[in-house]
Amino acid sequence: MYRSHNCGELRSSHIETEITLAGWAHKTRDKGFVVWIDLRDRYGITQLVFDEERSSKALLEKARAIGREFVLQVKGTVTERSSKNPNIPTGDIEILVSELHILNEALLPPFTIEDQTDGGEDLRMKYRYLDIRRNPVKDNLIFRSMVTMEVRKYLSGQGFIEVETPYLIKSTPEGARDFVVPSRMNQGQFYALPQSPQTFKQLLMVGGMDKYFQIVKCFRDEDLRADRQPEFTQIDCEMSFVEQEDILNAFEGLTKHLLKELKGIECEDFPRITYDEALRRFGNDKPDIRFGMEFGDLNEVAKHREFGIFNDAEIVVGIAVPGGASYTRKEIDKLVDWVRRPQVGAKGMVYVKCNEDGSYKSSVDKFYDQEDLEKWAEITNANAGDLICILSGEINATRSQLSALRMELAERLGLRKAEEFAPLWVVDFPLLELDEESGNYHAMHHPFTSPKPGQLELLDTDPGAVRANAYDLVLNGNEIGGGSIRIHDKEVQATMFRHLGFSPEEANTQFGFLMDAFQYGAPPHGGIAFGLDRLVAILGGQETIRDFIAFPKNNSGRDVMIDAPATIDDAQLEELNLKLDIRSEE
RNA sequence: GGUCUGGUAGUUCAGUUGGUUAGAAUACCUGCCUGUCACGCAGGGGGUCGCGGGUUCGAGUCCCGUCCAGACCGCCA
Repeated sequence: MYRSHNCGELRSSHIETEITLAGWAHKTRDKGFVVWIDLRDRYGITQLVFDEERSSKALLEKARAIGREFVLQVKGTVTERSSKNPNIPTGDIEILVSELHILNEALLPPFTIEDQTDGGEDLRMKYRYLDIRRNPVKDNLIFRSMVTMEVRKYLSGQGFIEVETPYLIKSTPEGARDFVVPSRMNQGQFYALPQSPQTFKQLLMVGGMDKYFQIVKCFRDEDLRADRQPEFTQIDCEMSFVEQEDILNAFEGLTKHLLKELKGIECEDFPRITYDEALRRFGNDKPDIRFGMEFGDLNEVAKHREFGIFNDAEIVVGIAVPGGASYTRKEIDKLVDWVRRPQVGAKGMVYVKCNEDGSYKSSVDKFYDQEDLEKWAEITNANAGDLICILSGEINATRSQLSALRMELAERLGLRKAEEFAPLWVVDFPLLELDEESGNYHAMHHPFTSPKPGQLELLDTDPGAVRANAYDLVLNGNEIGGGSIRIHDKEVQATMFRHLGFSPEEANTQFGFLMDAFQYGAPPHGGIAFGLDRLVAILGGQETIRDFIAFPKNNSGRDVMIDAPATIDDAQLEELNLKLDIRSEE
């Protein structure tokens, strides 16, 4: 038996008990006459004590030689500390050690194993197994486990069955790039790793499973972000004989359950707004509604003067920044520079200071009088002391620029509070989206999404206007879930593929199995998928998912710990009958 | 594919206008210390300034290229 207790559980009630502990030497404090070692494991820290009076000379010397992160086993007696530490749960006691065994020595770690480590991102990833010993990462992984446990508990309680679907499937051109895996037994052919188990869960509905879920890895070969990894985990769900309303209710239930069990927060029913409304009010289809600063449409009240920039714009829209009237000219210039950065892309910004005395001072005083500016303040809900920031131009670009500014300012003003949660549903997404480059429409959600009833005909006349039975669950400005009511009719599905530019042959080659299945009695069905990594990170009060994943990839999609991806040897290539043709750039 | 920021001791960083032997903190090592818990005190070791080239009497510092890392845009049905 390696241990009788863990390093986080001993209290003063254990005093005089003989115990055995095992763990890592977190830190040694050598005071000469006495040596303390903090022994650490997943559960906490317990102080070991060796001193001249009570310990043998040999034992004291052995304790002195213990280095950071040595793995130790100790036998000893729980004793009361003469000076207690109220900061840790085990702070009333210490272990007077009688036997000290070094189970394994350790090299000096390249960064300190502390909550506030001195290690940079790169090093932490290279030695991720050491990073995981630190509380912040360890606690995140434990939190993630609690989330998945609650998900399983709740969905199982609602009658959902967890079914595994294959990872080696077929590549399809729609959507993200696939990761591909060459087949040895079928030379020249490739599997693809699933971007999501979409078609399989639909086939499970055809198979009569009725309510399915799976906590499942998905793979997309696209560039990474703080909230995006090439392999990520979805809570994937599908239900039969349901309408959109049923899905929203079912998964609002799940989300409320998670907020209650994990954060102790009881939520009101989630607001539901349409995609169009989200864009109008927030310039964004995943609005953060923890704070105001809603868009004010100034088209009606800003185009009657000689200010050409506004007059020529498709849209003139502003937001009120609380307390912004006190910004100096320099600070405002910096804001203007910020929106003009290529990443945001605005041409410029008009501003109005709402002075405490009720007057207005703007960057366009030459063109507009106080009465005009007062109207703008009214529309943007600006109060005395606020700053109105106004952008104008092409409608989509301008909205997205102002949305970026809104999020940035809210962040700077501390309005995006980590422990506040504001979920909402965004519904009535467009079915199709115009690809500006190719001029073709592609599915905004995916090609299996059903159009709103009666809108199928619109596909021929005005494809961009067709709305879908599609919905997103948004939490604090992040899309954490998205889904739709699916097409379950072969003809409708074939029509969709046709509108997405598939020839009947292509549609058949790629998705024939699905359309075949629809002919054998496919029930009406729909579902949703949550991004587990994002959900866990947001519930944990963070927006970067990396520290909620045990072994994440870096910005370039590399695992710097195992150094993957890597080349494979010639014998492997030969077995696969593959030849590399890495062209040098000319 | 693009924009921005960074790369100097084990680690996190500073390094002025291009100018003496490149510093601090922390970690590490040695010694001291009668209750530490961010222990304290004294001393010590530790550098391919990412890499390559250029400008210059002289480059950590300026220029060009390149690699790596991070954030973002494109991309992510």
